[in-house]
Amino acid sequence: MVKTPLATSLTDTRRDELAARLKAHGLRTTLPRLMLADLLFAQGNRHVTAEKLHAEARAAGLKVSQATIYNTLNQFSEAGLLREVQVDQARSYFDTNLDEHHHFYVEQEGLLIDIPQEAIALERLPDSPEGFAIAGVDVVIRLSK
Amino acid sequence: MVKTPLATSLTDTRRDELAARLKAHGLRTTLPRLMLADLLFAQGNRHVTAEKLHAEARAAGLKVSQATIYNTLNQFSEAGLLREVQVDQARSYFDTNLDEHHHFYVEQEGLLIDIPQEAIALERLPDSPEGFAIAGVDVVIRLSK
DNA sequence: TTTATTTTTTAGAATAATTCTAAAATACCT
DNA sequence: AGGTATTTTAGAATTATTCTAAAAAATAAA
Repeated sequence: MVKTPLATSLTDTRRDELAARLKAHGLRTTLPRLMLADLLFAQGNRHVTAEKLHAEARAAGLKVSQATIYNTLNQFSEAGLLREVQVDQARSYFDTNLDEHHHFYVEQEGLLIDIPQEAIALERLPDSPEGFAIAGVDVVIRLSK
Repeated sequence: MVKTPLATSLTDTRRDELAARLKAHGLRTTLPRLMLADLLFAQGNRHVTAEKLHAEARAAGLKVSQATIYNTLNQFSEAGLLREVQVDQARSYFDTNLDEHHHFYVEQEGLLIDIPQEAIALERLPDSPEGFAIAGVDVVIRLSK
C-alpha cells in the first residue's frame, strides 16, 4: 500500500507532466518540487516572492520549510524554469515567463506586470564598453497611483 | 579658540559651496554631511554603495559611523541630491547623476556605468494599467565578460 | 525487492545589509 | 551664551537569504 500524502491534489496526468518537465531540466522528482511546480506553472505566467510561494504552499496543505522554498526557487532558476527579476532590492521576485520581456512594477503593492518585448521599441542601444558583452536588457517601468 | 577637526581638507570656498547646497535642499550643515558631500560630489558623477562610501570616508580620516552613512545616503536621496539605482537586490547603489539616464551594470564587479538618456531610443511605451502613472523608466543593460 | 549511494529536505543557526533605539553631541535661533 | 531641535553614534534589532549537519527520500545496484 502506497502512501499518497497529498499528491492527491494533482491528477496523475498533471503529476506526470510536471515530473517530465523537472526531469527534462535535470531535476529529480520530489513531492515538494512537484507541488511547488504546480503552484508556479498551473495558472499562466506569475511573479512570486519566496514568502508568497511559501504562504501558498502552506495554504495548499504542503508542509514545506522556508529553506526548501529558497532552494527550489534557486534551482528552478538555475535550471531555466524560472527567471529572477530585479526590481526591488529588498525582495527577490521570480517570474515564470521565460520569454524576453519587460515589466511594470508598482512598488507600493509589490505588483509586477509583464510587458511583452515587442511592446517596447528599444531602437538604438549604446555600444558596450570594451571587453564586455550584453547579457540582458531589462526595462522596468515604475508605476504609482 | 575653534576646533577644526579635519574640515581642513576642505577649502573655505568648497565648504561654503557644499553648505549652501545642503541648505538649499533643507539639510543642516554638519561635518559628516559636508565631508560625505565632498566625497560624493567632488569628482563628477559617481555610483556608491554604503560600504564603499564608508571605506572612503574612513580613508579620508573621517570617523563616521555606519548608521550615519546610511542616514546620509537616505537623506540625500530624499532631498534630491542623490538617486537610488536598482540593479542588485543584495546592495543599494546611489548615483550622483540626477539627469534621467540609464545604466550598464557588470554584476561580477559591482560596476555601474551611466548611459545618457539620448543614447537609447525608447520609442513606443505601452499604456500603463488603469489608474497608474509612470513614475520612471529604468533601462539596465547587464554586461558580462 | 532489499541494500547502498546520492540527492533532498529540514530546523535552526549563521550571515549580511539595513534600520532602529535612546543617549550624547552638535547645530541653530534668539 | 543658553535653550531647543536636529544629528550622530554604538550597539541591538530586523529581515531576507544562505548555510549546516542530520534525517528522509529517491535512484541505482545487487
